[in-house]
Amino acid sequence: MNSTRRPRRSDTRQRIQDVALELFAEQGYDKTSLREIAERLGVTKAALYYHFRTKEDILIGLYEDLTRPMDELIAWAREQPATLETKKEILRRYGDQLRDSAPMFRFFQENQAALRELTIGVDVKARMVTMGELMQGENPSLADRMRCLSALFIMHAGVFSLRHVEADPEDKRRAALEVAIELVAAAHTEPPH
Amino acid sequence: MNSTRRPRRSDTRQRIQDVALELFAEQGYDKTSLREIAERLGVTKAALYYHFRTKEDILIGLYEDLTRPMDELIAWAREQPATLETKKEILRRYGDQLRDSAPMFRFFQENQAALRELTIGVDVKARMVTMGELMQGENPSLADRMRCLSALFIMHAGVFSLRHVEADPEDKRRAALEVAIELVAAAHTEPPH
Amino acid sequence: MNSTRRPRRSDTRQRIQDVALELFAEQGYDKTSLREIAERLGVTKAALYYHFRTKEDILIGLYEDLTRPMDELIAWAREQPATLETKKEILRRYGDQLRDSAPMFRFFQENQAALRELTIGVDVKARMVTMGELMQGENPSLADRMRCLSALFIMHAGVFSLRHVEADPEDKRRAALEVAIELVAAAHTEPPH
Amino acid sequence: MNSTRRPRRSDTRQRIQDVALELFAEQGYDKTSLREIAERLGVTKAALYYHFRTKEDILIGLYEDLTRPMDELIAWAREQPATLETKKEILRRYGDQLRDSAPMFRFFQENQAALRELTIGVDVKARMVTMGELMQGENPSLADRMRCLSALFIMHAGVFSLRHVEADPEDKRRAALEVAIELVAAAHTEPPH
DNA sequence: AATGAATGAGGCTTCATTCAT
DNA sequence: GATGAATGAAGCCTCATTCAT
Repeated sequence: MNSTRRPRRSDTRQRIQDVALELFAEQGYDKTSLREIAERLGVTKAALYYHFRTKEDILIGLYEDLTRPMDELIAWAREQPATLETKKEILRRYGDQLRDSAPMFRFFQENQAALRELTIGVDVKARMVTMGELMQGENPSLADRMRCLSALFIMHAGVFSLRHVEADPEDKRRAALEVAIELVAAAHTEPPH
Repeated sequence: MNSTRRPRRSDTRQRIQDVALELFAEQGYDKTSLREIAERLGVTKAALYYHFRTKEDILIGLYEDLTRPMDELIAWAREQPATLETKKEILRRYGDQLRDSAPMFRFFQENQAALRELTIGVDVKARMVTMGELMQGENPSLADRMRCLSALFIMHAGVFSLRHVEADPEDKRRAALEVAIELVAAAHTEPPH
Repeated sequence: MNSTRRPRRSDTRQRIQDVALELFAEQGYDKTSLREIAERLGVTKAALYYHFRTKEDILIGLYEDLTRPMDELIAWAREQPATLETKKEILRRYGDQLRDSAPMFRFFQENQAALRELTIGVDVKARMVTMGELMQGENPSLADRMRCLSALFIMHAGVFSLRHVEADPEDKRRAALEVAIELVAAAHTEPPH
Repeated sequence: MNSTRRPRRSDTRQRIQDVALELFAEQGYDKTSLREIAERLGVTKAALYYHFRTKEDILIGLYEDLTRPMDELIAWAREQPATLETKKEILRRYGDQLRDSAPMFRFFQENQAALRELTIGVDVKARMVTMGELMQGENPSLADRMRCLSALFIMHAGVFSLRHVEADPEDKRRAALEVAIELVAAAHTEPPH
């Protein structure tokens, strides 16, 4: 009887971020104006500036929401033994993130050019590369590197690029995971113990 | 008489397209203004309008340069028997296109959001999907569809996403092709004769 | 009981005025925003509105601090006989004010255009003119009027415009006073007794 | 039958500068918006941007118009022998400039604070100081420096600060020149030949 | 005595586009 | 084959100010 009362401690900030993501994902970052965001929210543009210093700042908030879990996953992965089972688990967890933050992932993927020149280095791909490396063994061949990186790309494809395929999203996700695991397994060599 | 029969559409037209691609790829479509293009070319903005009706028209020219070979490859592929050898050849040819038009591919990949709302449907991905389908057998499983589509993604990755890997670009390309073929092969079943 | 009888208008009020003067003098009136003042003070903008009705009100406070002593000096001067000794004393006292309120004088001098259209007539120059007149004799020649007015300008110059001259500020002030007195003396004719 | 035909080679550029000076002088630089300038000219804001890159650029044009003659005068003065007659001539010429560019001088004087932070160092006062130095002898006393600098201030005062005095502007100018010459003469010592 | 949240007005600037020459 | 001049729409952002708490 408090938490749902009325706009608490800036519920607005969150709403701005939600609407922004929605529009950014729909139309692209550059094509989305603050006017639109404000209108859809029923506030004035100036209100946005009370909560965020710039348009870019809104984006940065979203970016951090996306990369925080990725970075946590990376940190966790670094502490695990480089077994195949670990790698599978990484892929599984990555798949979960992908599912939970699909619109955000899609947005960052489709707006790479628009985001490149931002003051903060928005670089989701760098994290994918890092993750790919976590799945390689020692001195991997070029082909193995490709396999590991591709495993991740495939999982993205499973969520975004099979939209035209009529099938249960969960099934697609699982199929992607399956292929990804195949690839990582092919590149795997048991670490020296 | 010139090297080509009809008075080839002025040289400037081509130069505009070249510079435009350069800038579009560098900074993104939305962030690149006609002023910039004109400046880098040493002409006025108005001059651009002599050669192209709109900014979008410049893009369309580029789009056609990219899709013409793709469409030709697709047409060719449709006429071939669906053997594994055919599929390998498709991948090889696709790889060549990817190499020859790398900046263009990259541009369309990184600007998906910006291009989505254009009056012409700029849809490179649709062609990738079509190509993926050409590599599937009859009634493919979800996983096989994934494999075939991913084969193509991997080839992109080989050109664009391994920039951080110090290695000969040709080697990377070959490694990508190798993995792509693996995937397509895994999904392949000899067609009924 | 406090050091002053009535509960002195809160300390914050004074601090606002101090900070405002500092910033107004540094950057100009128009370029200084209430946000900046509030930030440097560590309070919110809204707090300023508890103490002042408008931005202009802050300025008016400063203006009064500046003109009160000037007006007192003018009033005092009017009651004295128009002897040369009186005039010297006026210059001396004016010099003291100039020294004690240097930032304020400078601010009003450098922001004349910005302050011109304010609802209260901010007119420091009018007071200088009045003072200049107090130093003229009866029916002064144009040149004598110039001399008297200039005497005052020179004293300003002694404080503000010789910043590039490395010398003790007090010395500069004294030199300015000396020249000012010369000028007033040159314009002086002993009043009829 | 050509020079007065119709808007020649960008007559507009000059008109923008004229109107801008008018408004800048009237209301101050900060308070004058490009909208106002455009409106008074009967063009759109965007038209201003065809002729000037920024608002500041308009100002810089005016600034250069003001300082070019000052710098020429300074250069000329440096080549003359430092006789009293030379100094008088400098003051005379300075007076002419002051008369011819009165609005501009006034504007830069009354907007010092607003102009201080511009990217180009708008510094008219520095030139006055330089001129003052040209009128000093060797090793001038502080008081003599004051006299020479003040001579220039007085001439400004003669043009701007005696507006309340009903008298022919030319007479005022002459009176100011007279007093200025007095001061410079008092500071003068014949240079060693 | 002061804050958090918001507004309306308006600022400067950039853009794609047009058109007479 | 191209320029010079201009426009209308829109963008991001900042400001002084208000008001409920």
